[in-house]
Amino acid sequence: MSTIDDVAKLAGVSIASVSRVLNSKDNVSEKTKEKVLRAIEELDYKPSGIARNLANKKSSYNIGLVISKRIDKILKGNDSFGIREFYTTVLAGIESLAKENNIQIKLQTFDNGNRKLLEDLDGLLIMGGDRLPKLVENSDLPKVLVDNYIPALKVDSVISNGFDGAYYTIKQMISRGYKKIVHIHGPLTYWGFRNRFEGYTAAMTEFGLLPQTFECDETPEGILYALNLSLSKKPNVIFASNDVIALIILNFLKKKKIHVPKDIQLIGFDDIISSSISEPKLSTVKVFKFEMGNIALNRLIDLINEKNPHPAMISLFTTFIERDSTIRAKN
Amino acid sequence: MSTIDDVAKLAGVSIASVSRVLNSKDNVSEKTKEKVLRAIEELDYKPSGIARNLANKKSSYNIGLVISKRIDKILKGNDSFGIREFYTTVLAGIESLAKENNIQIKLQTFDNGNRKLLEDLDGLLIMGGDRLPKLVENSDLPKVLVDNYIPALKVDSVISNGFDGAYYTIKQMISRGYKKIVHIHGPLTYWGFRNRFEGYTAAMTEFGLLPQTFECDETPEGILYALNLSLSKKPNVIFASNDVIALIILNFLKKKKIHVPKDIQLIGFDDIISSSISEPKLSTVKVFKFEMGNIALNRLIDLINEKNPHPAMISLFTTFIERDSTIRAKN
DNA sequence: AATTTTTTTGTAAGCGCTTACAAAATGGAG
DNA sequence: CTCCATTTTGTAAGCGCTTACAAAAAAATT
Repeated sequence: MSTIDDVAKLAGVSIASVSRVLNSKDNVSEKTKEKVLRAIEELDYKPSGIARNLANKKSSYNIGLVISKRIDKILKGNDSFGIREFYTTVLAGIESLAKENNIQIKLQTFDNGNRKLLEDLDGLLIMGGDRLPKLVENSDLPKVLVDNYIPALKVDSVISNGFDGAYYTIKQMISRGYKKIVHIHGPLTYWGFRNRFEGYTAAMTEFGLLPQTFECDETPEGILYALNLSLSKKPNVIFASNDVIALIILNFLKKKKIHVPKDIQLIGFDDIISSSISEPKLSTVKVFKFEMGNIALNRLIDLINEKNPHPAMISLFTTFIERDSTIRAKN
Repeated sequence: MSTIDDVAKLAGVSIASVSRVLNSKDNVSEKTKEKVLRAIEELDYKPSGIARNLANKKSSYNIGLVISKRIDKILKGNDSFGIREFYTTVLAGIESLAKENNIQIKLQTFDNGNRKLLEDLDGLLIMGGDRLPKLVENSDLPKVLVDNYIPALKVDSVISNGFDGAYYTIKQMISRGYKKIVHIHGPLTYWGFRNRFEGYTAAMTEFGLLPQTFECDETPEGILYALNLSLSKKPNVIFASNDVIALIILNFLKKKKIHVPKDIQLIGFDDIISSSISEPKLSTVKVFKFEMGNIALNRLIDLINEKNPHPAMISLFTTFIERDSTIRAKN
């Protein structure tokens, strides 16, 4: 890799001049400008973003965190404990890295039609929402979707590997001899749910078992409705799309005097804190939320610096955390 | 924002000492270590990642490229033109980044049971093969699988998004009105094939069409056998696992006087060079091989530096490249 | 207590870039 | 051709960190 010094030497000028043409300052003569450009060309020189940033200390990145109205409300409000916790942890991951790199983060909600807001940003981190507001979608700023993936758009995203997480967990349960496993899931328009759904389905199908899935919105009523339907299948195991849903199910099950895990085992997804303090404690598939935020910002910085700019989806491994809502295999 | 100097001043030591405890070197006395930690705590100091990167730039790594016997033979030999090209392009991506960062790459083949070979390496890049040799699997060096994914192992990997690539391509063909689309694929034990297979299946199923899939090994005979079977379905479109298979199919089709694309359309995957010089030129889904190598090495460097160490799968977007083996939609 | 060995510490030189500031070159005006 | 204003250039000092290397302190040996 050639540096600014190499360019300067080859062009026969000082590094200051090279820097000037690099930053298109006006106080450079045509002659040196050309010499420098030729040298840059010849060496195929790319300035180091890292060094540039260090030197530019005063103004580092300015990145926008785009949040859907719904999540914004949740973050500010006091209910939806679980979802709120999920997102705050992701945010913590983002902020921790942001601090290290002296990055400013500006919050804005989805419905904000004001294009001025995008003006002096270097990149966008996008959380929540099934789709992007046109304004954001059309902006040519580097963007990264966090905990979301929209296949039709070729936008970078960071998600958790819901497929494998669900697949291996279900497989585990099947290998323990439980075959009547049902799945209660949120709307499949949201990639996260769909992904887990598919993992569940794949595992069941692989063992010749019929997938039994029940969709619900994320309200208690909706969940109760789906739960009642699913109960008619006399399941051994209920696998829920996420911990929030699982925890609500747990409550209903208690009310119905159905014992967890003796009568029915229950598995969530996400590993929010509440799932480790419920009674019984919820077995779940852990999503690495902090790491997710962290890696999302990291990827965005790469994109801003045009490092590995080819769009990619980054999918983080999950881990099954067995607590007390399932019956541990003896051995 | 506090810097290392602030910490040093507050702790009453030199910045070198601060740096040492930051990087947990062993040659720091307990006393200064504590002073420094206290100062860090008090200032809520986070080291600047940018500065760190800059300073760390000079370090050079020693990374091993682990290759299966099969690929090794292909790379050295003169046949298997397509596969060879695929891997050499990936290699080019790896090498290009390696050069930039002053990284040594040592080649070794899979069957090599000599653990000495792993000795002074900092990390492993692994290409080809359905599974890892035990020696490699058990090594606790950071590893990245290139163009491969082994779900059961939580090992980082970089792959192309075969699912979406296949899915959107097939969807496109369906939307043009072709419904008899068959898939001729290589062994599904290899994740790359399986992934594309699933994308194909998902698209077909979504439109209520019956997936028609035919497995083959990658030999001309095996391919011919699968092709003949598939032909009995009178397909409009044949979608092959990769360009190599597609190109062989193209040849057989020519021999059979079946005209491509008039009688049957043909789609490959990978976009190897040969597919752009065949007659007719092959429509295909482009895999970004160079970028794949590039990003794989990049990820490995991150892992070595314990940056974003949580294991992840990175999946690169693909692009449908329409040439002459399909009939372009008019408009 | 003097000497050697080992451990701990600090100094200073980068990493690749930007940018004051001063020096040199250029160009008009007299 | 001189003198001064203007433009262009180069020098050098950082940005915040790591790390050889040397110096100082502590521990072990005589």
